[in-house]
Amino acid sequence: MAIHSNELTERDLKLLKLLLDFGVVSSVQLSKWIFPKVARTTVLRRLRLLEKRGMIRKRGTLPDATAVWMIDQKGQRLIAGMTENLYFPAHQLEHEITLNEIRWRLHGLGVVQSWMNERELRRKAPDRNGFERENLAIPDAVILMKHFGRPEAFVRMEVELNIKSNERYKRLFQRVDPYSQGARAWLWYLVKNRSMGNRILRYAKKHGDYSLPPILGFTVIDDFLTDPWSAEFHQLEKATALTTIMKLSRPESAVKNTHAHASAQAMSTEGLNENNVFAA
DNA sequence: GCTATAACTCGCTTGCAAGT
DNA sequence: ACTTGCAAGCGAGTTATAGC
Repeated sequence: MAIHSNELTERDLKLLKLLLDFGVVSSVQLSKWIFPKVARTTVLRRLRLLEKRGMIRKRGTLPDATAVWMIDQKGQRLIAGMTENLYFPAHQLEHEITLNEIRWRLHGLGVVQSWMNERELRRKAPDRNGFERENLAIPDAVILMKHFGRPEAFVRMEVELNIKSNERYKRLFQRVDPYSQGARAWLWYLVKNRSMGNRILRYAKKHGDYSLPPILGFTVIDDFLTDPWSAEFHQLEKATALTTIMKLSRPESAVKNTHAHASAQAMSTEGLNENNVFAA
């Protein structure tokens, strides 16, 4: 493992791939996912080194001062063979970091077949006139799940940390969405608390076009992150365990282990999609 | 109440000794 | 030669306290 100082390690490459795929990732997340069992000081030192070499860049900080990183020009050229202007608004960093956490957890559960983030969705959105484009309701992610209510289900995911105005929900549920995949698509809100989710459900019922209904429901973010096995998928008239929706059976080993450990294990054994960063 | 300042918190950085 | 972890310290933000 003798590595000359200006060479990149396997771990560095894994980190760069993760940043390219996820967009922005916090120091804490990089610590958990790329540097398990490595002291935080060492992690931060490595990040600074990669920053100095133009591989990564500090994008900003979270309210608790945790740094948030993105890939820089050199890193992009190395991993993607091209550069692209990546833009992550400062006020959305917390949202992105939360979305990452949910995504990582879902991958860890082995339920994700493929994941398309908002950036990719926008890029592939039909480029008609400006109005159409602006009027598309692009979700935070479109996920092809192994099972979600039925096998091979498309799920549009929205992570909602702050409740939007009633007017915005009204417009949102009336909009055309080219990614709805017809009547069989699910719309899954991950919300801060129950009252937020209920309000969204009520507005969807009031303003949505239910002649072609997406199957709409929400899960409370903290419930899902602390224990996915006891989290629920809330709909207007009922709540179903996520384990039922996703056909998930709790592995014996995961009961004893910490969540981080459990996800890391699942991650390394579960072969995931394309150019994935999850492969060991 | 209001303001000034001390005490504390938290993520990050740095120096140093030890490990590979 | 380079990486790692510990301990101490820094800076910015927050909370507690003292004096008016």
